[in-house]
Amino acid sequence: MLDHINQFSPLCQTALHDLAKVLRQVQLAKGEFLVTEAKVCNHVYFVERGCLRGFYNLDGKEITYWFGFEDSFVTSFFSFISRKPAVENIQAIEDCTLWAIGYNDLQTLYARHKDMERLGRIMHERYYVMLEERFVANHFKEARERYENLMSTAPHILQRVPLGYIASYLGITQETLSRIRTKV
Amino acid sequence: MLDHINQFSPLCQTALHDLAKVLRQVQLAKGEFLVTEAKVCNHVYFVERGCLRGFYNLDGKEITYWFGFEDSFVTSFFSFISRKPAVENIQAIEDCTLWAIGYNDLQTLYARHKDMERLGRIMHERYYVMLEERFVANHFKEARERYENLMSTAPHILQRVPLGYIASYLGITQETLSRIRTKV
DNA sequence: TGGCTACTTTGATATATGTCAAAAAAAGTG
DNA sequence: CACTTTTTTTGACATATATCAAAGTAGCCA
Repeated sequence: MLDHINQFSPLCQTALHDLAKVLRQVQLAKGEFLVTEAKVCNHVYFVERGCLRGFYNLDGKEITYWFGFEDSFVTSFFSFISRKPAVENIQAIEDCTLWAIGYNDLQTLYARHKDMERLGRIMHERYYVMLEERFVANHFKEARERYENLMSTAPHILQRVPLGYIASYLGITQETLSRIRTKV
Repeated sequence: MLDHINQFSPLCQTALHDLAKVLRQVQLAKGEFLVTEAKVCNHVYFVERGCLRGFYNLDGKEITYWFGFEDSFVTSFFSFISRKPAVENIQAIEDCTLWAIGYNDLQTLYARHKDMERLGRIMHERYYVMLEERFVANHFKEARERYENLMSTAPHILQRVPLGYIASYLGITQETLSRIRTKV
């Protein structure tokens, strides 16, 4: 697991050692919540196994905005950084194994190791490159185009995630997505 | 100008000094481009005066995704970080005065000063907190709700930016926005 | 194997928003 | 002030998608 973080952005031995000391393993069953709206999110998680989704509750609807798989970082970046209550939820789609780093521990690591500051910056950079790509993809006018774009860029999502979540990710209803699929 | 960056995230004297040496002033007339799609963006800019917009060309339409005003950082974060060609354009809505930092200079500053690494991280964090807020706001189902949300959270945009740009920012046509405004 | 639950598809109808076209209003410019 | 250019509003019509409702289909567990 530290191997993966190390590949993400190289850390010196002492930084790795300090990081290892504060990591805590978290097991999450399918359906359970990692982040809950209206609560401040105090951890960043690294996904070792499993699959999760982030969603907002808006107008009484669940809007899925993100799917996370193995070897990626997960948190309410918004809440974790701003220290304000999260506006979104993050839920396990499958049983998950995660590694958690607490907010204070991370700040201490940032202060102590330049390598960690760099890791933090790169983690953030990756995250919003993803946001950016998602934002662009969501602006195809027709739902069919957005679906086809998802099929070509992230087909693994379609195989592991129920249709209803994908529909809300694409900004359409499950019924519309179902109709699109029969036509494609 | 360095004052503003310093308020953003404090820098030690030597970091400020090194930063000052690599900053270059840029003047931009209304309508001119700061970032052009298909070209790699090699600078981060700080807005001293003026107002800009970022937009994508999608399906032959311009999709405005961002407005920037005084005292904020501007760049194609996507292109600047990934070193790939930008997929978006950034254009001056008014005459602008900016300060530019080159990619290599910034990497050198990151390597030399922990303060700068921190500034970079915070700049990125702010940027995607903004992306996140925008993403949430854009998911109100009705265009009227999105417009009212913009009115209450960023009324200054409505006063400085032409209606057509705001419409594309809200994901609707100019005609629809015009009709919404007469009803509100 | 049966039966329960979760997930997906199909059908009929309503509507918010887009599209195309033109007029009106506002803002620059000599 | 006249004149051009830019920006905003108004009108008529088309359509992609939502909504509500029901029927299939697949997965899972005793």
